[in-house]
Amino acid sequence: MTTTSIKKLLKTRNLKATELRMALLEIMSNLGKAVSYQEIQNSLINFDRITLYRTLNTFIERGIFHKIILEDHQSFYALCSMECSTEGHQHQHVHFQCNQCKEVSCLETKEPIQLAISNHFVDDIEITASGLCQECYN
Amino acid sequence: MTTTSIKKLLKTRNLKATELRMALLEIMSNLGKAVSYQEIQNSLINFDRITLYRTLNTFIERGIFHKIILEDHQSFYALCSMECSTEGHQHQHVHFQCNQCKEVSCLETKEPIQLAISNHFVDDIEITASGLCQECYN
DNA sequence: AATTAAATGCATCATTGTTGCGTTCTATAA
DNA sequence: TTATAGAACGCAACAATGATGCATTTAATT
Repeated sequence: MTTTSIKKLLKTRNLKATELRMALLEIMSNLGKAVSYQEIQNSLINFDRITLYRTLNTFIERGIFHKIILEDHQSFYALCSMECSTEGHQHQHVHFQCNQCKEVSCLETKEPIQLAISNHFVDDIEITASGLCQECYN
Repeated sequence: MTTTSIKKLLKTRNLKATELRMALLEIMSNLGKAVSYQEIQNSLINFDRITLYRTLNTFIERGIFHKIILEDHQSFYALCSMECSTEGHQHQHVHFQCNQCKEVSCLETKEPIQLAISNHFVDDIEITASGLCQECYN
């Protein structure tokens, strides 16, 4: 993502283009994968913890990032797809963590994920899978 | 669960029948649902925070409890089914949280949950659904 | 009743989440 | 270009949870 397109994105979500927001979006689009909170912290220089915390929440609210919570309470963040907006998130994917390299990725599913549970109205489904990713499997 | 059967369970897992363990198992079997960490804390009297923390981890290790982590980083704990042991967990269910009453339940699935992702070796799948439970739906 | 390994309870520390509030800065309009 | 308003930041402060070390206590066995 170019600086210009990052600024545009922020504008569409009614957010000011501040230093941290720019840096954060640059990091995330460069890495192109789900990134742990730790990794985000380590990639940033000279930042305020609370501001980062609020920025992440703001990005989630506005449909720019989504958050992935894994078993061990680690938070991962990933860029949303184009369909997400201020109105809400529109994800249709599975979160996968490799047990070996620990990388987390968002895997799109071809068909909508459906789950019928008798006597329950299912609104949202989160699927987290673990195993071995392509690199570690070979 | 009777006191005797609780003691038996602990014995099969090579655990001593201490006060907190007995109290914790009694609470969980009485409630018969997934219970939040907060609720567990509130149900106990005169306990040590660290001991509870270690007891929960021990129970998870030995296949007595399993842990459910939800979006907002809240931890829920639930009794395992008979199939779980010191050797490992054998769950075949979906975790469901009602958006209204906030209760969390384990819903068994009739068929094994399967998920094929190309080029990935899938070892474990966690499914968390949210919506409305039977009571709140009607 | 004695013994021993397990479990507890306390101190201590790190991380993360959360809110309030005064200050600073971005985006807009004059 | 500058003034302005509201958004965002940065700091203080606090709570909750996770985690480890170690001396003491306790459960289960001999």
